[in-house]
Amino acid sequence: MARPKAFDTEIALDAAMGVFREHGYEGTSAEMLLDAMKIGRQSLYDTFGDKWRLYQATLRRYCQLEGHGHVAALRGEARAFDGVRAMIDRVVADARPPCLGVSSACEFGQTKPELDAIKVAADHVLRTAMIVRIEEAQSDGDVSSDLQADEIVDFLYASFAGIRIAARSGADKQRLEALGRTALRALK
Amino acid sequence: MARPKAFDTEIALDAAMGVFREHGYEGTSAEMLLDAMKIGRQSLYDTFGDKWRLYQATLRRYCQLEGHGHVAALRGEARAFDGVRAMIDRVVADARPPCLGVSSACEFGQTKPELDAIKVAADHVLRTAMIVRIEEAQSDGDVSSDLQADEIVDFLYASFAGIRIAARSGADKQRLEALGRTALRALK
DNA sequence: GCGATTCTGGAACGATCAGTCAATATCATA
DNA sequence: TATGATATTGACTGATCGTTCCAGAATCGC
Repeated sequence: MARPKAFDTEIALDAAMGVFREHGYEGTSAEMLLDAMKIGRQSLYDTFGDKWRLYQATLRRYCQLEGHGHVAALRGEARAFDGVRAMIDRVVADARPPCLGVSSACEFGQTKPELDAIKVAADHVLRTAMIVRIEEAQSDGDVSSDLQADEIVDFLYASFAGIRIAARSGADKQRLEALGRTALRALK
Repeated sequence: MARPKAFDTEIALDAAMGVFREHGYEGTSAEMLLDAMKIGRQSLYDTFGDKWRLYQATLRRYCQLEGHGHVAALRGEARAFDGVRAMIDRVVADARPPCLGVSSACEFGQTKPELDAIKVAADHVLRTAMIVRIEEAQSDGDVSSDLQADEIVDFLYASFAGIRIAARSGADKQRLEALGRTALRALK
């Protein structure tokens, strides 16, 4: 029995995410957020708490969306190795918009336990999904058994970060694709 | 015929670099810089112009130091492939302190031509040195000739960024070493 | 000694920061 | 339609931002 919100919380959150991805936490002002989210100041503070909690919420959502995308790509192919390749291709194809995970790691390192907790949770889900398919690819003979699946996950994470930073530094599609190919090569 | 500077410009610059590496540009305040550099406010503005030009100066210096370090490692081994390995090992061993190159790419992307110019210049020097040794390693048979040297350079850059972000995210020495090993593996 | 320059420290600048408050508007329900 | 609860709006807060200005002490070459 009250006035309903005139805006969609998730849409506003996505808009905020866009700003944080582009400018980082410190580089983003409340006004930039309001402009992008198209809501009033009070609505922001009522709905999301404050800038820091909003940032956490965007990171949480980003990790969810990104995690789902990765898992979908990973499982979308019959052959496990093709799933891994699809995941890499997805990163390559979508490398232009800055990654909030990389950005937050860069900006805060491990100084914020709240952020670490979000990432640990996201990592857990994705990592287990990746390990399953990597071990499958190993028994298919597509990925070397010299490597531990866990190490490969770390390597792929690092490769994703590298690809995204390359994109952020101006690497064109062709170069990004080469990076993806070379990373995949390490698994053979 | 005047009072000489009471502080060493390079030492002050290194101190500023440390702060920028840890907190980024936006996350660093003038007071943090003064504390770290141990100079007065006026000295900072007289000597370095303003915060932005100081940041550029630190990035320039960082690229120089880092470039020299890489080239030295690269050339410090008789066998070219060992030089490449030494360069990777160097990054792995020194991955804990945040990288200003990665950080600035993350924070600003390509929005600041001044920063791009600094990086382009640094890239030119290092890239040519790397290509020489990579091609040498290829003719030694240590690096696959399926890959173009230029692509390998890009891949190594991306691997360095990935390793540094992994370190920033809390990866321990063992994991970082595994990343280095796996990256090197892609070149075989 | 002198003149030139730099260092130190603090005060102050306007601008912008994140966040708050009070008034107004708009809905759901009774 | 009246009531109560929530949303919106815009002005406002104190703090901090980067930067400048100023005054006085210090230190050099001459």
